[in-house]
Amino acid sequence: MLDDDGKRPTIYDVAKEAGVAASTVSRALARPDRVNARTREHVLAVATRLGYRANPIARALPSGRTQTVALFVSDVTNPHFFGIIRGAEQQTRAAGCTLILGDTEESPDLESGNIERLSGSVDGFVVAASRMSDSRIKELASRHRLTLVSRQVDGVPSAIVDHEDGTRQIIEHLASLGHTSVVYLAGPRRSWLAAKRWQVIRATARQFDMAAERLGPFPPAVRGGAAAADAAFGKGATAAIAHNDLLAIGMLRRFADRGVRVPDDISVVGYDDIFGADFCSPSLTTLAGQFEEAGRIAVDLLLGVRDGVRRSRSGSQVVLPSHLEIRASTGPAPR
Amino acid sequence: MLDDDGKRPTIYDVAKEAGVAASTVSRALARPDRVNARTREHVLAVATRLGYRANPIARALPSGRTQTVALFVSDVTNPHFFGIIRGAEQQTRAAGCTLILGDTEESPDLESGNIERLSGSVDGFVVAASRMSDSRIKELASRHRLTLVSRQVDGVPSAIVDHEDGTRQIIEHLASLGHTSVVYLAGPRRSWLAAKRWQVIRATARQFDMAAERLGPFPPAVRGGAAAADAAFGKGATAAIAHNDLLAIGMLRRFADRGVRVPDDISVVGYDDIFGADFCSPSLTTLAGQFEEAGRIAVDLLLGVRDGVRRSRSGSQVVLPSHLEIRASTGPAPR
DNA sequence: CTGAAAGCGCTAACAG
DNA sequence: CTGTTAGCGCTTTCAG
Repeated sequence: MLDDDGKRPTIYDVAKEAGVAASTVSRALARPDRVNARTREHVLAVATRLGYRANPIARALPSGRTQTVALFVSDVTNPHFFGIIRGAEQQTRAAGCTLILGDTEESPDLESGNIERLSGSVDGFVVAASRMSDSRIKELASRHRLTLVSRQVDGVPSAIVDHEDGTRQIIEHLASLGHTSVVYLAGPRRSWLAAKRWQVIRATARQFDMAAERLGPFPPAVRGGAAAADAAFGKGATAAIAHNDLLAIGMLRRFADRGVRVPDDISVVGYDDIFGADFCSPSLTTLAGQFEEAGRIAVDLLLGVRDGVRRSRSGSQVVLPSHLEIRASTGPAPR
Repeated sequence: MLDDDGKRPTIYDVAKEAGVAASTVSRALARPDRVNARTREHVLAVATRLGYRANPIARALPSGRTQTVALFVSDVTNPHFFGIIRGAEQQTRAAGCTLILGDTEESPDLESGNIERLSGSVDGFVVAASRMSDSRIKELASRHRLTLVSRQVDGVPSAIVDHEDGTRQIIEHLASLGHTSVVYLAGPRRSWLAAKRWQVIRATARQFDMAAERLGPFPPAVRGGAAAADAAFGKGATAAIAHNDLLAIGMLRRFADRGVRVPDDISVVGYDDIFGADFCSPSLTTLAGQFEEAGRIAVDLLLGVRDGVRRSRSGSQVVLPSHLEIRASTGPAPR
């Protein structure tokens, strides 16, 4: 063995051992069809015998491709992202690549900072629930490969779970239970989703002759629930739509502490159907969507594997269906 | 501007523009003290003007250091890992490095396979809740930088949350409630933790004159809870310790469905104090620990920032304290 | 089909 | 203190 000097064997070691040129080894490995079958097999045999493993760094230098994609989420501990993370991880691995995960802590600056920092070590970026402005996203997308999850920006490929029809389902559900007004407990000011949801809630409520009011913003976490619950209760609301399940669960707890009965005194609806939404008490009515699929699609779009359901000059914007998971936190309006 | 040919500027572009040699640029950037203050500032100014950004790949090739660490968890969607992931992410970033996250799907082969695959693109590995055998871990640790979370192996640095004293707290709690026997709903056969927990449960129960029995294994997920609950109930147990909170929560649901009252008919205890343990119904008594800190420490140990609390010839094995979070799922033994 | 040779962008001796 | 000169390991023309 020529190379037990402690370092791992390179193509040169393999080449020398196999009695061929390094470039032949390279080809045998990367473009097997461009090499004589006999030599290819010989080279491959020697490579395995020597325990040769390609150095990904060295391979990335000339080509510029790192076989790596980065996923940024605004908060790794938010269960909302689990499905997205898992889907992205699976699809990345399926494509023979590696996923890098970053937490941007709800900060637009950390998002763009991380993108700049990793540009060069990564083939592309998937940004979930971006807090950046449309213009900043466009600018970054023009200089880097970039796709979005739970966010739509003109010209940038994205995968989102439908919120328009989903929100309509929520309002319809509440209306059918006799509610005549609804409050929306808003998420962060920077959240695109929060803005969108409120738009649709207001528009749809009007169609159903329901009054709609927005309160907040509240931190999209369980701890935000106390203030949200108090605000909703203070307004005398009979139906509350929380920006997400975390907030909704926090509200349920606050209501329980204050002796407010759910759904007898007030109905509560969330978004996302996160882990826990089915076993909190009462179990939470919430809008469920295929977030895992969204993660997968975002990676596909990034890697160019998939063209997108609707492809237009503005890029591929995939919208996944959502459905209302009706549980115990919603009921007839109190009279 | 010399370099708006679409590619990003290199040190050569900066060097030419600044009228110095490339190596001077390299030094000005990496070892500012080895360069005349005047030239350094000039070079730096030119670099910023040109929008120069170091290419991490190119930098990694000669040095072999990628400023990247990989974290493997056995299941990204298991809330147990959230704290660990977050802690590791924070500490990695604090060290100026990047975290790669991998899901090994409870498979020892995927663990070692991924380690081999990423070796070379990564400075080291943190493996959480490894399913590999001690010998395989030792072997890998001898060839790669590697630290462990929630697992101890001789000679390999690790951070775990105490289970010995914690388990004693659980048994003591149950004994004080008058329970005279306990069943342990075991986790996966390959799980080191599952084995350890059972050892300690059995030993401690004996000290308290309690009978102890192990049932299972069960999948450490909510869906495993039904079978676990039925098994525990079938044995006529008055107190059940689940391998983790996921399993415990699944059990609570099954008991609710079957009309078994918790804690009146049976007490349930979990491990980890995951998201949801405080709002399931009844809320879950569980052993809480500083998993975020464990993630941080594992990264520190890997990067050599920290020496470990107990350093021995066998490496640094850090044990973090745990405490019993007593909630509503445990109560006096039925008479 | 295969070999020689020129880089990819940066670091690190080694001279000056 | 700064410039020159080799590489790091692999890919990729370009000849042969």
